[in-house]
Amino acid sequence: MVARRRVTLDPIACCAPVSADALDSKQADLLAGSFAALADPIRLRLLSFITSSAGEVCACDLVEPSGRSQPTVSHHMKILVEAGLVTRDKRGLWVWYRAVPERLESLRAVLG
Amino acid sequence: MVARRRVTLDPIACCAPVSADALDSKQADLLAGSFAALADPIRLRLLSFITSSAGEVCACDLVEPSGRSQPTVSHHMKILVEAGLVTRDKRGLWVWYRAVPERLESLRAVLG
DNA sequence: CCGATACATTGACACATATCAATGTACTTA
DNA sequence: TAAGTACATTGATATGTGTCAATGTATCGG
Repeated sequence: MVARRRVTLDPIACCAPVSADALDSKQADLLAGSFAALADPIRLRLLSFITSSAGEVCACDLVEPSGRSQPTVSHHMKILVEAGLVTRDKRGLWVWYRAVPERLESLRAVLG
Repeated sequence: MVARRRVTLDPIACCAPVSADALDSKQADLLAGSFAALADPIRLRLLSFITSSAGEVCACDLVEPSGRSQPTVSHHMKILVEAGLVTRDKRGLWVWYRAVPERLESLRAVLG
């Protein structure tokens, strides 16, 4: 028997725009977590490296331009992945990241 | 002689979308600061109280629904004001807040 | 297997932030 | 001008976060 996915709250697509009805606590927690992923300059730059390349980016190409150590970059990428803003794909020794435009679009929608 | 405003970097309208060219460090710092203002659930709720009311909201009407103390709400509102997301207007004993839709729109633009 | 490579995790530290009680400040009114 | 009200600031504390050196883990080539 195949394990059945639990219904989980989408951390981004949970909420109407803030300009509509006031958020409840649970929605606010989820959204704050998503915005927190964008609240660090290194993560914003890592994300922009990926989104501006219109394809995949290798983790090995993120360390040097970010100016941070390899473990630090790995830490930040994990946060971006867990926020659903990028996907991670390990092939052989390398890890490839892709942006998730729908997530960015969802966050935009919340702001409008 | 009237004091002349220094030209300051707009913390939000500084940047092209992250999907275009990669951000430089300075742009990333400014943007991260703006998103950090949205990275707290209490602030998101305070902001949504204001944006969903389509007009002014008195500070006195923010404390109870937020579930936080008056100094804590004052602290968070200061952060929202400094991020440019709301304006503050003191009239008599009361302080009135308004949303700044153009700022939210600017942040949206960065995400797309 | 063995060494090398790419990335993740751990542990430790410095620093930032959320919170509230106590207190300060500005304004109104009697 | 004295007392009351609305909000801000201070000071203290607990928790969260960014950072890197050291180490762990998975994969590939020989």
